[in-house]
Amino acid sequence: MSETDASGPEDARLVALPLYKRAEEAMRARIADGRWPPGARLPNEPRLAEEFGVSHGTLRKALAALEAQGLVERRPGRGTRVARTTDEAAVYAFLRLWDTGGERVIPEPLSEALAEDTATPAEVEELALAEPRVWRLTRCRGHAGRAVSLERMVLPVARFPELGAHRPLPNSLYPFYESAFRQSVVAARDDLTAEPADAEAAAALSVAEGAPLLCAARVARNLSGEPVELRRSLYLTAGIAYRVDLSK
Amino acid sequence: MSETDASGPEDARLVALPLYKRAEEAMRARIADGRWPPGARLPNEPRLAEEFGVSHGTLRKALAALEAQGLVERRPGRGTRVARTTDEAAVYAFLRLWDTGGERVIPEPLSEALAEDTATPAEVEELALAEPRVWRLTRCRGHAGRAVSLERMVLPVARFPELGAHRPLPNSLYPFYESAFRQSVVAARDDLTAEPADAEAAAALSVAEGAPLLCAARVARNLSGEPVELRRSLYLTAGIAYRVDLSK
DNA sequence: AAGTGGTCTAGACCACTCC
DNA sequence: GAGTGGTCTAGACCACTTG
Repeated sequence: MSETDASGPEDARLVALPLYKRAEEAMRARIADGRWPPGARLPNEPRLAEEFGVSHGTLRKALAALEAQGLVERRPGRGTRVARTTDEAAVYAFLRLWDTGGERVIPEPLSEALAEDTATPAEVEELALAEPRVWRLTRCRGHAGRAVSLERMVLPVARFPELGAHRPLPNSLYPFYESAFRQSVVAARDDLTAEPADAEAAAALSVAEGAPLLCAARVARNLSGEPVELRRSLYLTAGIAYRVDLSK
Repeated sequence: MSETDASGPEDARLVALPLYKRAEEAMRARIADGRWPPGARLPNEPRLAEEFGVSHGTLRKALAALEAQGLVERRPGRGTRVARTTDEAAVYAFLRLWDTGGERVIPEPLSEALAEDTATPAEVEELALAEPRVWRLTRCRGHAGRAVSLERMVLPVARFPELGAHRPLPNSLYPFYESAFRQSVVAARDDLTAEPADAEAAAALSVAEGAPLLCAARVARNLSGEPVELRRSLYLTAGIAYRVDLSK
């Protein structure tokens, strides 16, 4: 009852995990820690099934879950690969702007400023920083001939060591984070509010001070759930909206 | 080559649908048209498999898809039922307000006004109306002692025949739509913008005219994709935010 | 105890991709 | 033609709920 009874109260949940879930978590861990980097090809299904000691069907259930989460891409005849964060994928998942005509809006960079700084206590906590050095990136982007967004990003210097060497930064940042710093963003949370334009935003977006702007305060996270980027975007929602699809 | 070749170019897509997808669509249709109303218990898996002429595993794959979409609820030992739109489910899926303390915000009704009216041409199109009579429901809701939202709903009289008989309306409208009018909302699209408060909103929310408000313009749809409700919510985002979770 | 859904297996066959 | 993922089956066994 001491050594043989392995199902103690602590690991009862782990023992109870079904095989397909264990295989899924094992593969997710390989992607998260870089053993299977973006673009890497996975062994084929029979090999994976043998490796994890499960049947074909069970292994496929685990892979289906990873595919549904956008972590791997599967194609008949071609195999299974770890999904790269492409421009298209990043825009699709993380840029929610649409114009009144029903077309997606992808603003183009107008200006950017980058500086190293010390994080505020709130930023240290939100980014779970061991070391308070951060980059502050401010970017203004435009669409259809006018400035529509002013974005202020905060990035840990520890995760993005030589960010200043890559300027000007590409329009789509998340694919760049992945390819240049091995920092993949797979999830984000936006808290949306309406805010009056401050002096800097009013100047950048050519509106009066106090004009209503849509503010999106974001925490972007990697596969391990660690915060990678803070972002505060101010949008001039004239002919543009932040679109959210809700469903059961 | 004439009658035997059933795979003509028109129905090639239909013929190619895998069995699990066909079973899924067949069951979805039964839910959508009311043959399996909310709360109804489905036949057990062996019966359904036999009815659709597929194996246990194939039938389960179809049911798993419906469960993932929130259309059915399954419990070991209890069976499979068509999901009801409960208050909890509706709040979880369609009310995205959180306070700065990280708690969900569920505003309480302060006042409501209901009137029958003729839809504007834009509303006729957005609601796909055959007949332009609509209800206009205006509701003010509050939280923590102050008014935080002013909502204007537009509902087709044809779908909600005796809406006026149910006043005062319950706080959570979507479960009420389902139980009182058999109108289930399973998806919605919110277009978010920042707007200056007009005179009515300023009075209702106790802010100055022109103060920034978060505006959510919504189209809510049923299982068949038909528009059921238009809604324009104005939120006073002081200590409150509209939260959006994004992921690959 | 009976009935339900949940897991897992072993194997067959198909469609697609690439050489 | 060889290799890949996608579909489908038949059956076994388990865990949970209800009477």
